[in-house]
Amino acid sequence: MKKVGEPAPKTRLLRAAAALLAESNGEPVSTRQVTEAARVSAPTLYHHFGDKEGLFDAVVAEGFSEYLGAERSLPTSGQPIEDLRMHWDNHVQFGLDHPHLYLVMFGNIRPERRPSMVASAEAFLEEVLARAAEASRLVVTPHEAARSMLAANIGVTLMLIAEPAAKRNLELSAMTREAVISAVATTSESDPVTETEGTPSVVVAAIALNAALQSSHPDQLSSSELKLFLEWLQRISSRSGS
Amino acid sequence: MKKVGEPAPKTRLLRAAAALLAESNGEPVSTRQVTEAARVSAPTLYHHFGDKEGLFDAVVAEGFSEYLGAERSLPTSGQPIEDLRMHWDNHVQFGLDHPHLYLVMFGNIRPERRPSMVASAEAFLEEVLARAAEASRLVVTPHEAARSMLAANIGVTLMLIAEPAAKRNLELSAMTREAVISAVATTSESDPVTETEGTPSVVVAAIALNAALQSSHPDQLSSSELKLFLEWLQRISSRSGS
DNA sequence: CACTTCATATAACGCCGCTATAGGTGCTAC
DNA sequence: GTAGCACCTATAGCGGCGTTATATGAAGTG
Repeated sequence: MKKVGEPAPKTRLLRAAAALLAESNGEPVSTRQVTEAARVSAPTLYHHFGDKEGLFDAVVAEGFSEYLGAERSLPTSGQPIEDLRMHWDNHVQFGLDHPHLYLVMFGNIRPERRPSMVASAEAFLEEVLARAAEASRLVVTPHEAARSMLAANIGVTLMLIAEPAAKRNLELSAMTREAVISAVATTSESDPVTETEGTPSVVVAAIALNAALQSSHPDQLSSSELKLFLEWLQRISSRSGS
Repeated sequence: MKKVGEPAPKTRLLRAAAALLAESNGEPVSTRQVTEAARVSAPTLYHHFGDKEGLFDAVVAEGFSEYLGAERSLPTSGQPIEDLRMHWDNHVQFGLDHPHLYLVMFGNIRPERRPSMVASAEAFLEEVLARAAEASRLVVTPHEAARSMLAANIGVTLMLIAEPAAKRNLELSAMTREAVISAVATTSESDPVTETEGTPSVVVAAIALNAALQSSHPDQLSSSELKLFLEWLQRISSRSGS
């Protein structure tokens, strides 16, 4: 057993690589930088990780298990749809917290040697969606829903990472999140798939009012009231059909 | 003026770089490969492009102008929403046709030095969406809508590129496309709100929704929520002129 | 102790991006 | 026509990179 005073070279390499990746702004990190920072010689790196890619794969795997751990430890609200929102937001937040790691994980996808992590993320999301499916809240299979949600989630996160932290607009995330969720699930408490009976005119009118409210805010409602009102309006508007 | 028999070295470099990038499966392309393929010596490359990055920026810029050209030359169907679908599909198709180019364009985004192309793509999409807005079909600003759509579009395309061509399921694209579009725009064909004047349209739409709700209660809202919702709706409907 | 096994180090190879320097090549001025 | 001048291209090489052949130490086992 090692004392904490001096971690093993393998650990030092991993930490140094992770730290350098996080610092060096997207530029590639050289093995020499890493071995120097870990106070270790080149062959040690190759002994433990095989090659540079192996080292950074390990870094990414560690980051990913941190991500998955965080995802798995999120509480279950009991409301599957609310859970979906939570996991979406958690994904985005992880990307913003570890931008360079995230870019390696989800941005630099090489076909063929596809990161198994993306598949794992998909599988995990599918689990959450399966719970929603059990509650009869899905209008597509959990597999399809997971892929669509993950794709949009990654796209949004990449876009947010790409722009300066100062002018990041998280509304992009919320808006896209609701879009995908409402296409994939029904938000109704009861009797999910009515679709046939509901009078379409309600939906049409709700959409119209929603649109009208975008350009002109009524002064009869306070801003907090308006916020909730719009949310409900959107719920009504997005009754899933097709 | 050069005959076509032997393009200028600059052109040869560009073509060689583009070809090598398309062939070499995601692995980096070396300047030596490029100069050799272009039958040119190293300093020529640096004379014309300054830098390896400059060369590949040029390749990407060419690919991007091909993309934008294709986008701009798409016919306008006259139906803004249908146009949105067309441009979405065109984006995905471009990514699948030029996967490696696409990954460099939209996958490897480096913060700071943000590819101006992503911004251009966003701007172009915003134009299309502005047309939809003029037809009163948007429920959010064209800017927000463009960002959300582009983010989802990129996410979907990256995911499709990442998986083997054989088992690609374009339904992922269609499904996500409809999700985002329906969140951003109304799909109703007829006169959502007559928009001709600013404020009255809100009142008109509110009255219409109120009327529709009398005959059919939406299941997206609980009864207590509905009660409050109707109350607010009435407040909006009874706005005294203005 | 001899022996194996693992972990680390020295020193070097070959490829890479890039450049200091210099040599054509074609145009304009006289 | 040739001197001057920009432009374009080539020879040769530097320093940094990923990687490895080889050797040395350290730790457990008979």
